[in-house]
Amino acid sequence: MTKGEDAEALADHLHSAAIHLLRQLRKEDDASGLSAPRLSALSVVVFGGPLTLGELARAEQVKPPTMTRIVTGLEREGLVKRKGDPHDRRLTHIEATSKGQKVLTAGRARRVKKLAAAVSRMEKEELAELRRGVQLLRDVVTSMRG
Amino acid sequence: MTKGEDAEALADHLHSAAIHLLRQLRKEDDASGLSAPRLSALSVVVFGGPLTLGELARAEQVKPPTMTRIVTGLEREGLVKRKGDPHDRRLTHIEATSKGQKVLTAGRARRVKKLAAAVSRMEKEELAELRRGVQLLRDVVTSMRG
DNA sequence: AGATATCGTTAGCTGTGCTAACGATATCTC
DNA sequence: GAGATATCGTTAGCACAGCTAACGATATCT
Repeated sequence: MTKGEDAEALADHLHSAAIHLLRQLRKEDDASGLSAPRLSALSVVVFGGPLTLGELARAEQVKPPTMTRIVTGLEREGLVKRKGDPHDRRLTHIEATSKGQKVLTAGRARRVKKLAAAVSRMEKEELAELRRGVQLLRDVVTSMRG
Repeated sequence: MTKGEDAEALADHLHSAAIHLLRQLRKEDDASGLSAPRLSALSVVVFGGPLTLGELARAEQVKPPTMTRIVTGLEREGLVKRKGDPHDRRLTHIEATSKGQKVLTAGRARRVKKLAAAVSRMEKEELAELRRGVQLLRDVVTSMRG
């Protein structure tokens, strides 16, 4: 196998694995009534503290109009709150409600449970390798953004 | 960090990485005018030979009505053809056109190019680790489906 | 003060995913 | 064989995500 074919196969496998992984995880996430983009945005808000809508859009690699609707959906569910900025009234700060934190935690628990079931069959060393691979994957994705 | 928190973090990172990876790759795939689901379905048809709409829907983990529209889109672009079955006229067989094969190949090349750029900055050993991680990821996803 | 830039929203488009319901065809049962 | 039942793909109708273009409100620069 040449180096080129190797990279091609890696790209293909990565693409396919990502698609199918998300489809599987979405089934669990559905139990919380939240779509993947909403869950992802909520996660950023919960762990990344309050931030403006534009910052959130950039963090999620999405255009502002898309984020407006995601936030509107989250707000309607009572998971997030919009707050005006006293110093710059064009800005809208988004922060998580306590319900939002609870829902996110519950969703994580569900996902972890499913993933844990799949992972429990792995050898300890394989698990470490997977963890390492995920870390590298994150680096790759980050470098693609730059 | 406890073992539980560790698994939780891994699940979260995987989830997030998969979402962001797909968003990045979709930008390249857009150049071919094909969305991720269409590209994925086309890939199955090209490499998996002719198959019925229902089989394709199952392979892509999607309900038949969804696949009907994906195939309709692909057919309108001339990438795929519907063929009736002489023995069972309820069935519709889907097969790739030569244009479909070309477009898929071109899309792969684009994706690989982008991924290769991100990966070329990695050490040779890191690349091997990533490859190993992707293999494990595929195993995990497969075991989740079962 | 007036021009310019920035932020978030609205409007309108395409596409993906679902369920429910339907027509056409096969198959099973009597 | 005829009628009930099952299967396959499609259509209709809903919710959501993604985009661009255009706008109003507010800040900032000249």
